[in-house]
Amino acid sequence: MDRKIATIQDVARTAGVSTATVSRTLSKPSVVAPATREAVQSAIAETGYRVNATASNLRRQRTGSVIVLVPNLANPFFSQILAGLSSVLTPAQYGLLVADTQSGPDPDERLAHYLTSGQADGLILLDGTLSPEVLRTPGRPPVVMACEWMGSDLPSVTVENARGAEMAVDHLAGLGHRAIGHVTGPRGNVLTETRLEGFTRGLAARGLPLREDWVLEGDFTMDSGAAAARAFLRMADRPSALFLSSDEMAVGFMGVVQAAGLRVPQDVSVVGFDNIEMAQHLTPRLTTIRQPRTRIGESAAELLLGLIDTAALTGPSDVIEVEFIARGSAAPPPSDRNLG
Amino acid sequence: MDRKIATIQDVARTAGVSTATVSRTLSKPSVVAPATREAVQSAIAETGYRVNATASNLRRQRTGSVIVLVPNLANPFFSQILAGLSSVLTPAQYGLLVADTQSGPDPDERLAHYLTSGQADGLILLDGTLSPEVLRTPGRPPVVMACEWMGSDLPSVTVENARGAEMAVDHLAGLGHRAIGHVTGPRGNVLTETRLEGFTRGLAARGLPLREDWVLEGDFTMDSGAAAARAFLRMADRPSALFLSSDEMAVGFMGVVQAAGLRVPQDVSVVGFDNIEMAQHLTPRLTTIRQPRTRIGESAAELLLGLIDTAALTGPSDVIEVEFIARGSAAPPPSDRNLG
DNA sequence: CTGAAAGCGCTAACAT
DNA sequence: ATGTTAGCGCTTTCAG
Repeated sequence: MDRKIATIQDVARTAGVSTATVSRTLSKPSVVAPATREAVQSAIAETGYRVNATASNLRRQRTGSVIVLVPNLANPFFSQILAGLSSVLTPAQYGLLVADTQSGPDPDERLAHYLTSGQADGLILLDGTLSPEVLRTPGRPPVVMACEWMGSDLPSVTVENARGAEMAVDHLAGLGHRAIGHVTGPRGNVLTETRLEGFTRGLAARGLPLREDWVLEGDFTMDSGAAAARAFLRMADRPSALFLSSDEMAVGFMGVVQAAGLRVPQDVSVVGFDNIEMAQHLTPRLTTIRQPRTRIGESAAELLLGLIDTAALTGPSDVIEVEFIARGSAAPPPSDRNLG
Repeated sequence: MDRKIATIQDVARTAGVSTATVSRTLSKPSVVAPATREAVQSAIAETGYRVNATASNLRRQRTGSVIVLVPNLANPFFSQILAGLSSVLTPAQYGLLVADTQSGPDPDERLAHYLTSGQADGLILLDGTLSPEVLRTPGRPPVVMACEWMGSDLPSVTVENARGAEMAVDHLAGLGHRAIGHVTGPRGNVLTETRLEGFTRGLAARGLPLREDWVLEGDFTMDSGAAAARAFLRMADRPSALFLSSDEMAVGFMGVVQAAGLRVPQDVSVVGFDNIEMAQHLTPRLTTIRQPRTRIGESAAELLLGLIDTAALTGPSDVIEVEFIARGSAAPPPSDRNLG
């Protein structure tokens, strides 16, 4: 019973047909006669045959899988994107190979490796720090960026980062804040820069000043948000509200600020970016910008499948909308309440 | 320049040797003469040759990849495990295919599919709810469980869940608590049951009563922790401390309880399980049990590679130690302070 | 130390 | 509607 795994030959033999017929029964059942089709199917059932994907792929000159290059797999930020990718690739019969770019020494080299390794029919890059030149590989598979990447004309899925930042400023300004600070991601990062740009534009639109000393650099982590809070607490002249470029930083920020005896939002208003699950469980609940990460993954996978199907290296891009979510961490500034 | 991708034939031709020699140069360089070796190497460089993994795999009767079955990819719980897996599989030249079990209709069928699909040299299961019978597939690849699974003798990587729960109780009892409640995960889940068992044992060891009405059912999510908090608030006779089976639930719990005006730990002590990154950024910082998830992934990958290398279906298992982390969310009960 | 040759299991022309 | 056949690109005996 548990002999070796059956091959297409075994099925052909037991069904009394040729291997071609077995293959056809599997791929285009309509072109084989009903009688033979049934014979083949029962032979398949009898032998427990499963097609050998490797052989099939070799013959068809494809791999049946897609590689997603993640900068840092340990970062939960990416899990929802992976879920989105998986939800469209699996039904389309593609495997999802994940690779961590930054675990090795040279991320660019890793990218080059996967680009030329022929291990996948397409790549999805979540890492915006890779150098564009690597993509000049001849005969490379199609690539979709699932994040912003300056100076690249690859098909991509991006989020309205600048607009989200503007919405945050707008909300705070609408509440009466005129002294608004910002905690950025790491400088040079595309998300950082686009959100900073939106922040700046939002201030300008409301005629508010951009105070350089109120713009603190973080790196999207809770730790850096906590550090920003300590810097904030040391300021002689503090902003009444802060927009932080990630919810994680907002969590770290609020933790330190509350530990120091300040109240959010009574003493300082806080707006984050992302709408991580935790945002609605904090005290106070975090006002933030939602970016639908599952959607990012789905869209990236759809774009890539489009490229693969049409054997193209370029194609449409997609921009994912963000949504402002007002919760309890932003309120009118203290001065307004005093006046009231 | 950007002709088609070079094959081993092209390299053989430009180097003036046979394909066998090219293959040997790549796999066992020591057995080819230095002169030929160099000729082959420069031919490889010249042609930009990359071995076709599919063809190689077909010939060698392997796939070069490992499938990890994740119950829910969107759950960030798994991202660190994936990082651990990747960090050992990648250097070992194995691809990491991820598949979401619960996205489709029938998880068991998905497992059966991957077990027989021949798409991987081994499987890693993170889903403890799959039925053991599926594993009776003849000719299946080796499987490692990276979570507890009742009634299975597969090689596995498990965490000292019961012991972690005992440590939590012990800490609370040591602080003077005699009224300790528990919020479980979903009943039937192995993590839930083992932690509940540890909780019960811990109480017994300290001679404390197990009050059924102080044991609330959750499902590991923040939402369920919040729900547990509402139930807690409605209690006429409340425990002075709670051990929650996940940090997420502790976050949800503390949010609601604090919003209701109770102070943690002054009015109620809280201990979680996991040590998620956020634990140290909460106010107060969360006392919890650390389970090293990256280590779980690394260990699972190592065990699986061992099985693959020895062509075995059974092998050693690994138990990962947990660590108690005392922070600010647990303190002596109010009664003790009154007495003090 | 190197080459010739036989497939791995499958698919897709091309015949019939 | 079905069978025959020629590989996909590679590794690995087996000879030399």
